[in-house]
Amino acid sequence: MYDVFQVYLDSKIVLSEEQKERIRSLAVVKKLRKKQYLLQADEVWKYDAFVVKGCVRTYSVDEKGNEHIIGFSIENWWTGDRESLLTGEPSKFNIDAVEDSEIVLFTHQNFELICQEIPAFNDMVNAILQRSFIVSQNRIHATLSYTAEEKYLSFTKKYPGFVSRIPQSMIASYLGMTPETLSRIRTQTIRK
Amino acid sequence: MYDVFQVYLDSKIVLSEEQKERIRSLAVVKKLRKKQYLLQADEVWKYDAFVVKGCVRTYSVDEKGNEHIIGFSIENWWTGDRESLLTGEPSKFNIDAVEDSEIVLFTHQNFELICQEIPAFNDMVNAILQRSFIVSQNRIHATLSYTAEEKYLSFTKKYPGFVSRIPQSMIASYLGMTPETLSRIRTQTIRK
DNA sequence: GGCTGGTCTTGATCTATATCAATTATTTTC
DNA sequence: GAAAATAATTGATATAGATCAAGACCAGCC
Repeated sequence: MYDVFQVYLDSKIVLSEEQKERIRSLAVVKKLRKKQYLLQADEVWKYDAFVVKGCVRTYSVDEKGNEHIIGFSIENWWTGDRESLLTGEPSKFNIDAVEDSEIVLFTHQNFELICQEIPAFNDMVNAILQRSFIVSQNRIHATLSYTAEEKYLSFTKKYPGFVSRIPQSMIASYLGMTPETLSRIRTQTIRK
Repeated sequence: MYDVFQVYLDSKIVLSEEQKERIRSLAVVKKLRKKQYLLQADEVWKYDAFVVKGCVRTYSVDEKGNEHIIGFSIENWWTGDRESLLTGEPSKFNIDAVEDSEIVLFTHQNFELICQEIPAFNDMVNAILQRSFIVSQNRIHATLSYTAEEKYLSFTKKYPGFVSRIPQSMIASYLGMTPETLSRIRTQTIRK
């Protein structure tokens, strides 16, 4: 399953065989059963993690026990809590598997080593970070500007693959509405 | 007023006199009167911009004419539309001055030149990007998890300086509520 | 120092979405 | 493949926050 990550790397940057081997030697592949945690709130996150199979979600749980989903990561996406990683503070988020999943993990120390040794890798990481920031900004924009229905429509348009494999109640949580509201929106929208 | 930027740089990285001179030679300082645009929707954003004085806001306007504020940038913050910069697409945002302001501007070409010539500068930029991403994630978290009152309280706690200098109606827009709602929240909260 | 245009407040109502509850689908599990 | 668990739908009601409409406050400006 590491291959998926290799293919991803090859699509982004050119590496020598030694470099590929170096990166591979520092990676650990972790299998997650559905619902299994990759990170629990109050733990410190210390990795850089890439999803090679399946899907994980990042979410917080409020005092009332309601879950709020910050994001999903499927194959070929990164996951983790960068704030906890950067600050060393315990995370306020949980990350768990929506489906049986496999994750390529680097300790952050090893990851930084790779970034130092391979400038192209470092550039790639920064490009990802920049795109992640843009995606977040767009999500903030959508949250502020859209009605519940518009949020759902733009979500399905932007992430068509997610709709079929992620439970509707989780999509509702991601969009900041209740499952009931999303259900009603869907029947209304189909009718049109 | 360029000095403010120089002080900022000195606080982040160590530069030789020649490097400082080089950076300065590529910068343009732009003055903005209150309400003046730095960027209008449908234009392409092509700069890297640092606020040395005053305050600007980034916002979109929906079909009904409602403004939705994505963010504020005061002294020592960066501003601009990174999506438009990256993709070359016209921006969906406006940026204008909340107060009379001064901005240090680099064309993105020149900015990338600096990044290439001065690795420490490049690292600084990436660190900022990473922090911007984390801030966005936290804002998404707040939007999903908090009530209107909690949003306001966490805003005042996080950005105490903003409350006094930014019109309340703009803060309301930033928090995703109407000015009336924010006004009521404030009187209620004070009463406690 | 009295206009003038904007901003903030306050009140009365309205509405989108939440909540609660029951019913029906759909998975999962043994 | 039946039973149990989980998820989605549907209906009735509640509510946070929006909208609409005045009035109060306040700052810049001639």
